[in-house]
Amino acid sequence: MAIQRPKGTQDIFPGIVEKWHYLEAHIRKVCSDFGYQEIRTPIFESTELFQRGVGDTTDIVNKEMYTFLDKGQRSITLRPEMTASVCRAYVENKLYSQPQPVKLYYMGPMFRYENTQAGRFRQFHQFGAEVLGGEDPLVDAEIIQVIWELYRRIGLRGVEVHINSVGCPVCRGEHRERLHSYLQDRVAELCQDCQSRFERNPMRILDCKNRDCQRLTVGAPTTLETLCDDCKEHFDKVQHYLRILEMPYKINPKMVRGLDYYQKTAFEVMAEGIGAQSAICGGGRYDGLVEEIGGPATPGIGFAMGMERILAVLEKQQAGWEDETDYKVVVAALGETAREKGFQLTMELRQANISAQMDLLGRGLKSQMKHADRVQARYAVIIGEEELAGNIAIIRDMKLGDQTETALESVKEYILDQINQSQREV
RNA sequence: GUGGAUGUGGCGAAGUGGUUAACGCACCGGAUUGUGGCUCCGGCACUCGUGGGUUCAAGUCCCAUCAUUCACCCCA
Repeated sequence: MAIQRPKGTQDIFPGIVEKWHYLEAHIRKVCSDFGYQEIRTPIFESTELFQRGVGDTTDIVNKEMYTFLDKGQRSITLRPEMTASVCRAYVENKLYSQPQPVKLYYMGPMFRYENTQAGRFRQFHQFGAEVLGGEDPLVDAEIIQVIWELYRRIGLRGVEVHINSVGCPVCRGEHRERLHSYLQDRVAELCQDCQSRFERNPMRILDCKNRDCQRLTVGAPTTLETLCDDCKEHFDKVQHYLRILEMPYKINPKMVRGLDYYQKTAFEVMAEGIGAQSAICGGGRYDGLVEEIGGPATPGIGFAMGMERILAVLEKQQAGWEDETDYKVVVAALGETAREKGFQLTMELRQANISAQMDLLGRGLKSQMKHADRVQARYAVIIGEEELAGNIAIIRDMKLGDQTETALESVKEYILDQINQSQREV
C-alpha cells in the first residue's frame, strides 16, 4: 500500500492554502497594529522545558508529548505549545534587559499525540501572543483585545469570551482548603480523574465535564470567592478596562484552565458549530513561569488560538476572503520558433509583475486554449507560424471573447494598458 | 487509552452471493488538420483497504488487521 501521511496531519494545497494566507495576513496586521513583534523558536526543545514550563500534572506532559532521544541521547520533544519556548527565549536572550514589556507573537505548528477528531489534530497550528514584563491589568485587557480585534476584522461571529481569575499562590492555599473540606465527604463519588485531582490539583475538579462531578461541585467554592485583595483588585480592573473598550465577555467562575502555570486572569473563547472541540482560543496570566524556568521574576500573560478551528468557524459561516483580482495571461505558441518567442514574451510579462504561463507539454492550440480557460486566464496570447511571419500576436480577452492583433514587441504594453483600464473601471 | 460509524477508479456514488463491477464529476483526446467556456463521441479499474475463512461461487457472509471519521478524557 502507498505511504500515507501520519495520523492527525494534513496536506494543505491550492484552494485551501489561500484561506491560510488570508488568516495569516490579518494576524500579522493586527499584531503590527498593536505593537507585537514576531518571534520564531525551534520546533523541538529539551523535554525538560515543557515538563517544568507546562507542568507535570497536565495531560499535555503526561500523555500527549512527542518525545524521543536524539543521537546524542538527549531527550527532545516536539513543541506541544509555545509559551514555554517564548519564555525560554526571553531568558536565554536576556530580553529582560530590553525596554519592558516585551510584546511578541508567533504562528506555527504544534504537536500533541492525541486521538484525532473534528478540530483536533496531532500537528496543528497556533497563533499566539505573549506579553512579558507587564503586570498591570491593562496588559490583560489589551491582549484580550488583540483576539477580539482579529475576530472583528476577519468577520468571525458567534463566539463568546469567557474570563475568570484563578488566583495566585497567596490565595490558592485557602481555596484549596475550602474546596477540600467541601468535597471531603464525597470524594468517592467523583470520577476517577477527579479523585486523583483531589490531591494533585483540586481546582480542576471545578471544570470537569463528568455529570456527577458537575453536580457535586454546584455549590463548591470557586476561586473567585477566595481571591486575595491583590487578585481581586486585578480582576476588577481587567473587567473595568474591557468595559471601557466595550468588549463583551462572560465571567465563568468554573473555568479553570488545564495548564499549571496560570494565575490570576484566565480566559477562553468558545465558538459554535465546529463539533465538540469548541475552544478556539485560550490563555491567561502566568506570573511565575519565567522564574520557574530559571529567569528573573517576570510577570507574563498570553494566549494561543487554533488556526484550524478559526478556519473551521469561517468555513461554517461561509465567510469568505476577498478574491484577489489576478490578471493571468496564458501564452499559446505553436511550433518551435513560436515557442521560443513565446517563452521570451512570458518572461517579459512576468518581469512586469503580470502572472503569465505558457504550455509546457507541447500541446495543440485547442488544448492550450482549453487550459487557459481552466486556469481562468484573463488573456490568451496566441503566436503561431502566421503571426510569427507577420511579427504579430493575437491577444484574446477570454472574458469578453474578442481578440485583436498587435505587434509582437508591444504585447506587454498592450496588456498593461488593458489591466490599467479595467482597474480604473472597477 | 476507550467507544461508535465507515473503507468500491482522482473525487462522489450504485451494487441486498452468481456472466466482461453501473452512473455522475474531474482529467486526457477527438468532432472545424490554428483558438476556451455549451453539445456530441471516445479514453481512463493487474489488489472492490489488507490478510485469512465459509461457499460450487464473495465487493456482497464470518474473523482478524490497518486506515479514515465522529465521540469520551483533555485541549487549540
